[in-house]
Amino acid sequence: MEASGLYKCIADPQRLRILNLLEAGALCVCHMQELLKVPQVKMSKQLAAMKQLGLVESKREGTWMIYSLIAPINGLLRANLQYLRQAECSECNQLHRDLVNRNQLIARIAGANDDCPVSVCEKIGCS
Amino acid sequence: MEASGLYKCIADPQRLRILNLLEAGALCVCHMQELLKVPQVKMSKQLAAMKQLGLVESKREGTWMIYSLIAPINGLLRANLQYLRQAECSECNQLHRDLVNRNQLIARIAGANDDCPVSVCEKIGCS
DNA sequence: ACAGTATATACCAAACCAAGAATACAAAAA
DNA sequence: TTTTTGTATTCTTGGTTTGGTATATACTGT
Repeated sequence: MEASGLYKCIADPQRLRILNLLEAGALCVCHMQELLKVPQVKMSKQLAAMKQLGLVESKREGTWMIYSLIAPINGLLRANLQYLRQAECSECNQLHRDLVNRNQLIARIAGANDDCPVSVCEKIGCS
Repeated sequence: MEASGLYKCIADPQRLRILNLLEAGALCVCHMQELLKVPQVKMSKQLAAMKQLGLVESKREGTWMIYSLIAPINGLLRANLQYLRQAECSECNQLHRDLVNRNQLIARIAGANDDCPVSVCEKIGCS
């Protein structure tokens, strides 16, 4: 992939946040929606765009869709996520908060096991 | 500056090339035009956009305008230029070639000293 | 077969962006 | 004072992107 494509992608803060979340592990669409507080249609379209770009892939698990970064993770993307995590800016803080929220979400799901199908739970690392 | 602004900026290959050139030192508009083979109006507008963003600044030298990166150089920008220089992709190769061409241009100006005003020449490091 | 849930797609309007032509401006040269 | 040179701004036009609503699909459970 050319650099400009990636830059255009992460120039959208929401897409950057999604990629940041996914770098920590796979997630399903509705959980990302919940984490980013974004309407379903928008989330779906942004994921489709990133899939098209070759950044993410999806796997169906029943009616649920699990998204993850395509391995090996794009080097330029990783370099940027790394940089932003260590930097100081409002967007960077948001990325940190997102990761914290992600952990809380996973913990919550692990506790109340009627939250999502076990098969999904396994894939996203909370079983 | 927020990250998304920078990403939107460097998502345009031409702007990325300009920033790459400027990291090696100041340049005047017409030389950048020559290096990137881009029409004057487009170059001027892209420089204006980057100035607005707070990435570059300009200094008048007679009728000439000398552009340079604002110091200290934006960390995220530097990290990306650094990454791209060490990576392998068509855009990265272009950045290398641009730097080579920049050196040739400077050398040529230094030789034929009727190419541009001495005062300009001094600023862009070819005197 | 039916209803429900999770996700995707189609479609449309609004907002935004890029390219080019023409023109303006600022300084230097004649 | 006029011309020339280097650069910036304005305006228009066509293209892309975004956000929302409605609808479709794919699967599950009854």
